[in-house]
Amino acid sequence: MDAPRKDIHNSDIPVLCRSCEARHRGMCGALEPAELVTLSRHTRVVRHEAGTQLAAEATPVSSYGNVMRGVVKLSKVLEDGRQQIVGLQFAPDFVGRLYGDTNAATAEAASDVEVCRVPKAALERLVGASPALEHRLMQQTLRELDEARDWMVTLGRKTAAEKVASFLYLIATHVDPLDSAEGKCRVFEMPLSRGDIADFLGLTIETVSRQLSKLRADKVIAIEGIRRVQVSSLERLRARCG
Amino acid sequence: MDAPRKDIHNSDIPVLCRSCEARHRGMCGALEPAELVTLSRHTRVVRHEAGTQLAAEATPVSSYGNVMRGVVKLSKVLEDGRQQIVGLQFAPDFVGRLYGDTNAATAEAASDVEVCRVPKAALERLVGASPALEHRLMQQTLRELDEARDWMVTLGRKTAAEKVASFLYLIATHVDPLDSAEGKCRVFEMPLSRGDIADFLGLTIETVSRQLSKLRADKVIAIEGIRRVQVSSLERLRARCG
DNA sequence: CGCGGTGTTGATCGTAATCAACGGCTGTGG
DNA sequence: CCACAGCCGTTGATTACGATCAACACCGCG
Repeated sequence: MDAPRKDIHNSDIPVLCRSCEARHRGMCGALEPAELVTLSRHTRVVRHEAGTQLAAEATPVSSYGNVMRGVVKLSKVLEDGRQQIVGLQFAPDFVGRLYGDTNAATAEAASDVEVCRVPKAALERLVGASPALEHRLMQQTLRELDEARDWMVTLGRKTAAEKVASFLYLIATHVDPLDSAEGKCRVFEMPLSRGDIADFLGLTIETVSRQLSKLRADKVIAIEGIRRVQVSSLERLRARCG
Repeated sequence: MDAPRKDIHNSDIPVLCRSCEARHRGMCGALEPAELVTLSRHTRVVRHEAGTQLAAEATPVSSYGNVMRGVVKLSKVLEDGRQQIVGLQFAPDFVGRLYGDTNAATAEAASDVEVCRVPKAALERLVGASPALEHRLMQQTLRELDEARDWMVTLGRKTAAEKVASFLYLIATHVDPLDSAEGKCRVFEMPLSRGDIADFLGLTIETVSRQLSKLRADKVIAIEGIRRVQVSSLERLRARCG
């Protein structure tokens, strides 16, 4: 906004940020080059192998993050161990409960993941100084709330078959496809294990496996290897989502 | 923040707003007296009888609101009519999807309700001008997201008995009790019908009724008339939430 | 080679849905 | 005034869907 900033050259954007998706569709799109420089002094790109934990439920929040690659799952557990996945974050989603002092959910890498880590204090300082950034984060929070509510319908009112179809539809429309074979046919790498899918859908592993087999028998999907999924027609899949 | 505002007298607060809860715990607490005056020129308190609709899913958003009395339920339906309640709003909650062009859910009065209605344009103008207001709304949105995720665990992983106990616990801790008989014993007016409860929990009316009867038989609750509920011990109720 | 981890498939069981009957309350009209 | 319909809630009988228990296939790995 300030006039002197206008002539700052693009090359003043931190190297790390230049090709980062968060700068386009994510949180960092709300930042001025100078703010980006300030922020990037505190950030670090961190890799996490599938299955490793980024943050544990009920522990203090130390940092926030932006998903750059892969899928992060947010889950909650009951005392007796029953588990429910309450959110999936794809690039370039923001991860973490802004202003929270303890994590409301566990965050784990569902697939291999790269996250751009930001210390809590640094981000909160920047958010306080930049209404545009808070606005951007508000937009993402609102979208997450919409998604959570959509999923409540799936959890509460759909059959096992509809749940699995809804899940595949969600993944097919959120992860980037492998070879874009066009013709409405999408092939992708499933980022979640059967156990994760079950925990996301409120089902058991066995039921998920059976429903996937049924979809395969009905030629709605094809499964190559164990993780490679081909959806022949998104429309036919969507028709099974209830 | 501006010095000249400091000496504005309390009596400059609009009459309507003086005793309103939203000014303390709700959205309006983020506003300066002058902003409150501006906003109040556009607001109107509207009463809705139980069962009437405030906004319909998939229709354009015309206004936002603040719940002043009663309970508003947000619900979504599948094409075949299956319904799921995705949120309950109590005083002084904000109602409406900020920045949304169409309503993501239907909003209905669960009980008799009073809502302070704000036209969409007026509120968005004020939000754009007041980062403090957006910040306050962000806080509420984050809280709603937390609640939605908590409820996903209930929907996905709890038994019918645990679901009903969780629901009663939620209500008992959110509506204002009738006669505060103290001694940990809470009496309140159930704002939802059995059908609503079923739609909130992803169960059938019959199952809800049976579980309530069981809780009554086990002396965890007492039901007087049809809507008056007495929880003898919040602790014992909580122990049944899973 | 055996082992643990992951996923599939089959057999049986149990919880909640469905189908059905009935009780209480309210409002309406003879 | 009472008869009756309509709505809401409760309770009982039966059914069905998904959970549980169990066996096995596949794969990478020591």
